[in-house]
Amino acid sequence: MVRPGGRSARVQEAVHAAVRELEAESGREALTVPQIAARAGVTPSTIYRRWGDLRELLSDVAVERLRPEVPPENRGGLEADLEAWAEQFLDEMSSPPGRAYIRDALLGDPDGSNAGQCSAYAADQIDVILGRAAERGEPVPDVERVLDGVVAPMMYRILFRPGLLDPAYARRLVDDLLG
Amino acid sequence: MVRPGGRSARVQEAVHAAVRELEAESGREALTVPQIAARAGVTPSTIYRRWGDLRELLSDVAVERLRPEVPPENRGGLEADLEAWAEQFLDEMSSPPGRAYIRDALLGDPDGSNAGQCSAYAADQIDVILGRAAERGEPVPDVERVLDGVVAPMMYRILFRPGLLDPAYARRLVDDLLG
DNA sequence: ACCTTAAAGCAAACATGTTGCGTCAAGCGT
DNA sequence: ACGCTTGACGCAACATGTTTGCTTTAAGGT
Repeated sequence: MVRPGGRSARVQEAVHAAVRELEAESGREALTVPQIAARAGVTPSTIYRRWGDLRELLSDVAVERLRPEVPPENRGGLEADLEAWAEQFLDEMSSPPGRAYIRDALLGDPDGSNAGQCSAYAADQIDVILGRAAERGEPVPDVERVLDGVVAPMMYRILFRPGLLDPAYARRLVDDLLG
Repeated sequence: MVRPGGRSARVQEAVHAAVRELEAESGREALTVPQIAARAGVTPSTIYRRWGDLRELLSDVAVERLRPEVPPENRGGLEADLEAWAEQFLDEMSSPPGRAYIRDALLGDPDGSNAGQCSAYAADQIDVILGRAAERGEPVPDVERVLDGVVAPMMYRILFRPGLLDPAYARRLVDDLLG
């Protein structure tokens, strides 16, 4: 049972904070459960019991970091909005830390919802953009089409073809979709 | 130095075989380095020194299993060829073992070439299909377009949106691309 | 046949992951 | 407000996995 505001919640936050701190200090590869536990002021067994293993914990933390913090910028038109969003998305996700978070998010339980959350965040952002365009009376594509035509190709390159990324790629995908 | 045909090669093959056997017998999650080493008749330290850790080893093995064994079926026309290939690809890759291999392949060294190989295999298969179509005089899209329009969306769903897959999806992607 | 050297074996030191059991505190009923 | 119930945590012993220095083996070159 997770009791919000209680000890459980404090421990969870302390552990997540410890992961973020140690990741920043010593790098992604150096993380170990005992180290994280020590920094968070808990015993390793607490972490093992709650998360199972390091992968699940990192997956948890990664998903939090992938959550967008602000709604997508409003530039006044569907194409401009989508292009700006896609460019920023590609930029953030293709950076070394961005890629690490994506990989971590994919690592958790295959049937867990972490990877799904990741996609849902993107879908939400796109939904906002499309909603605004619809209010303006512009013709809008389906969210699914944007995921297939813009998000998926960018993710595919990030994951499977490192090094083949330039900022114009995001714009090209949006243009192809809307044109 | 890797001496083909020498002891190194024998050890590598023994270890890979051990991974495949144990994976089939005891399941993906139960694999450990000492267990694999015992089955392969080598010491754990050999595996650690050659591959670094279990992830790299599994990544290696996974890439091998993802290599297509036969050229894509020839059905006499570009659209039919691509549809058949995409459908089979989706079917294989979205199965539980297929997804496990993809995840393993992605897990290796981020700057290693394992994930890239994975994409290269698909590109090769597509290249064969497009080459045959070109010989027939059909107009053919770029390999890149097929990767972006067909492979990437399928992979995206497999990785990030489990459960949203039906066989017709592959055909729809091909139709949208060629139509 | 003899060197050279990369790779493998071995074993001990080390770190990490696991588990049983006692304790603690959050939420709940009285 | 008080005590009860129950999940989560700490602790410590244990099991398992990982790393490392050194030795031995065998492939390939001379």
